[in-house]
Amino acid sequence: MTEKPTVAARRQTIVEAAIGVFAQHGFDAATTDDIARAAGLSKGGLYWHFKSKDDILAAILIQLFDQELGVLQQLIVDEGAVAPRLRQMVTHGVAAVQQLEALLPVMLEFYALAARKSDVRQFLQRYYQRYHQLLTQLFEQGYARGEFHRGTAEATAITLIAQLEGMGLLWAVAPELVPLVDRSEAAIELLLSGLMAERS
Amino acid sequence: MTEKPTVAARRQTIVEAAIGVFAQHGFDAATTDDIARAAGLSKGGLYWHFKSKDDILAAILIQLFDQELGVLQQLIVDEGAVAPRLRQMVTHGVAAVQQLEALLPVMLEFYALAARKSDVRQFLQRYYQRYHQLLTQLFEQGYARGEFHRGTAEATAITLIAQLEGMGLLWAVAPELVPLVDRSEAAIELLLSGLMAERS
Amino acid sequence: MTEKPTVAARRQTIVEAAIGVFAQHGFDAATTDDIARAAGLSKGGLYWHFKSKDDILAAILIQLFDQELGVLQQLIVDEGAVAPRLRQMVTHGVAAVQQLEALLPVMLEFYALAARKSDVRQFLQRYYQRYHQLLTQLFEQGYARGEFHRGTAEATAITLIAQLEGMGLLWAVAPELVPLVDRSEAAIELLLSGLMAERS
Amino acid sequence: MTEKPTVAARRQTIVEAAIGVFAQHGFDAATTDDIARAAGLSKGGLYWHFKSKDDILAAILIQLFDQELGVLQQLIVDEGAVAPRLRQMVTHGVAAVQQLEALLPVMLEFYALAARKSDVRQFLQRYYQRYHQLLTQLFEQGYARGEFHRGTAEATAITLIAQLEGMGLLWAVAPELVPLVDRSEAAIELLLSGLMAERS
DNA sequence: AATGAATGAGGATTCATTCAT
DNA sequence: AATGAATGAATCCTCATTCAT
Repeated sequence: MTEKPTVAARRQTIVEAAIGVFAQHGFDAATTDDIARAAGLSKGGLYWHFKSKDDILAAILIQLFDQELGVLQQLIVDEGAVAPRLRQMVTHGVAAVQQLEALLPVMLEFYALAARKSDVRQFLQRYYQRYHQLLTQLFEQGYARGEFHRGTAEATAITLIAQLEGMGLLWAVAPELVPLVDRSEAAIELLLSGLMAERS
Repeated sequence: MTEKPTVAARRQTIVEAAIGVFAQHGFDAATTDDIARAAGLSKGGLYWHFKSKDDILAAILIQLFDQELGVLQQLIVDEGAVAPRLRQMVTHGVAAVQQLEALLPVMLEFYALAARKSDVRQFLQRYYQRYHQLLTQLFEQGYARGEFHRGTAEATAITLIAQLEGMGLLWAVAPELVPLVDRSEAAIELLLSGLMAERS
Repeated sequence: MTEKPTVAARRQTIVEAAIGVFAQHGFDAATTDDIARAAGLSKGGLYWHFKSKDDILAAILIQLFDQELGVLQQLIVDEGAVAPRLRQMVTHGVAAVQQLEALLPVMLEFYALAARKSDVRQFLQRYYQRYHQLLTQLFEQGYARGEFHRGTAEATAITLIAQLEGMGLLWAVAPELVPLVDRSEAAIELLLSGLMAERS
Repeated sequence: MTEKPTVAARRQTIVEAAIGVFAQHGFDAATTDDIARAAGLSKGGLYWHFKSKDDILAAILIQLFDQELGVLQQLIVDEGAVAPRLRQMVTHGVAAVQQLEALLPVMLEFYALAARKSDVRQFLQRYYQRYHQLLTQLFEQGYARGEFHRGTAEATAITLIAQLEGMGLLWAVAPELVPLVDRSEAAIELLLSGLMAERS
């Protein structure tokens, strides 16, 4: 029955193949040949679907980051105490990272790429801005509800983002140092207890 | 007067030139020609001092990371309360990052490289291990002195490393989002107030 | 009408071009650029068909030597006196050498290469072994028929091979010294008269 | 006591080192660095003694070939039957080859080089001319004395040279095929018996 | 006499991209 | 939609040669 794949499906196949290849070799060192082979078509075929290597990269970026904010968006509309929602968010994030372990190197690759490809940089910056906005809103609820006492929503949001990204970075580079689950949860607890401490 | 540079000075010149070039183009995309030109040398001369592009990379790695633990080492032998020493460390780190702004992309490049060059990976892992050990010792003093109450030295050390690395990462990718000074200090304050909060 | 050349034809074109280039410059000094140009192809195109310079060399070797034993094989199955068959073989060999004059330097190149490339060496050794085997069989017929009296088939075969190879070598290096036809024939006559002389 | 070596001795050291290096790598692939290292001095030092790589090659050529005709020259002035003198010459040649086994690849290298370096070619041609002249004189004595009946001195000289060179070539390329001593002697005997056979 | 550092012209090979089919 | 063959620019590295010391 193997249906003839649709064009969209083909694109997706290629994107997935490319993620794997970029993870293994890095963007520069990955060859279009590698990608084509991994996707099961010829180089010519590849270029029918994407007009350049950079174009493939863009598709990956969008796929990888653009949908990741959904969870956060949901958490904001939820009601009630903020602390448990943050815990939830971290738990979810950890699960995602563990599931997408293979993608960590690709992420690192993007960060590095951001330094020299302005479109990648812009993309990431926009992503972090939205991420920050959303998280700020969430923290604002916490301060409004009297749950948190120290700092500002904006600053705390940055702190949390940095904490999570840093954890991901460490995990990618030195995984044996970071039993991800425990530490991330320890980190958020520490953060929360800081936030909730009475102003001195 | 232009003294004939010593061999060591030549190497250092090259290393510095290479840092700049890698920062601008990334390791893969940087050419040996770029480096030679930046160092004011012919390509052949470059290869007299280093036997490959990777060899230059290694020299940078060592220089960049291997000496960075000195400050921390000093802080450990100091006496008295731990909290101010941590604040000092962060302040120092922030200053260093700001000064070496140009190096951030190089760092990112290393993280990405770590995913695919095992020698780079090993090097970074060893660095983080030592970093973690030292920081753990420092925190232990805090717990021993009754300054901190929550968490364990080991876990807290990881948390702080992740926080700082994450801040650096964010700054590298989206600097306008992270007024580095304020945020890092806010972050450490939050951490400290969490640590110092009475066990509930 | 210029038909699109088949892949095999392309390879053959390249091999022939390479023979010419190696003859002129020697293997080491010949550049892939030279070969590509001589074959009417881009360097990239060259590498589509062969995966390295050595790979081209191998193709030449096979082509040049592997088919050269055909004549000899035929002579062995023929019937009748051996002496005229040997004369035939020499005549044929001389004709071949004269026709392929341009190849002599390539041959010399192979001999030199044999000293340092073990695969070339092995190839040539196998070639000489088969050559020797076949020629030995032919001489055995001569001894069996009572045509020859002195020496053994094996030793005489070596003698003849050396004689012919030596003649070729001399011709390649000092052609004006060796009017090839006459001398080779004189040589084989001398050999034959020695072989046929009564045991003293 | 290790005396400071004279300039001439230094040159000789270098020549010998170069012979070894050329034998191992071939002329093109051998680097001046290899030679300098083998000779125990720096590249700069090398260039003090020889003005180019080709210059070293020339020195080797002269050393290797130019003195080899001495034996032959002696044999010509000797008196008496020619056959034993020829046997002597072959015996001597075989001994020399066995002793200088390491040089065979260098010789092959020269033959190959002759195809593309006109000075090498000229050198070899002159060598073979003298070789041929001397041998022709020797054979003429044999014909004059009534020892030989077939062929002409000139042609026979070529035949013998080719035979010996061919044997050397075979030995260099496929040594296990050519127990040098026996075969060379068998060859010369065959040649002699051919020469001495009565005209039919 | 000799050295170590430097030069700069290649050379083999790779690779993103194109295009006729 | 897809292929295979081809392009040609770019890249890392090597090496004969030079030269200040």
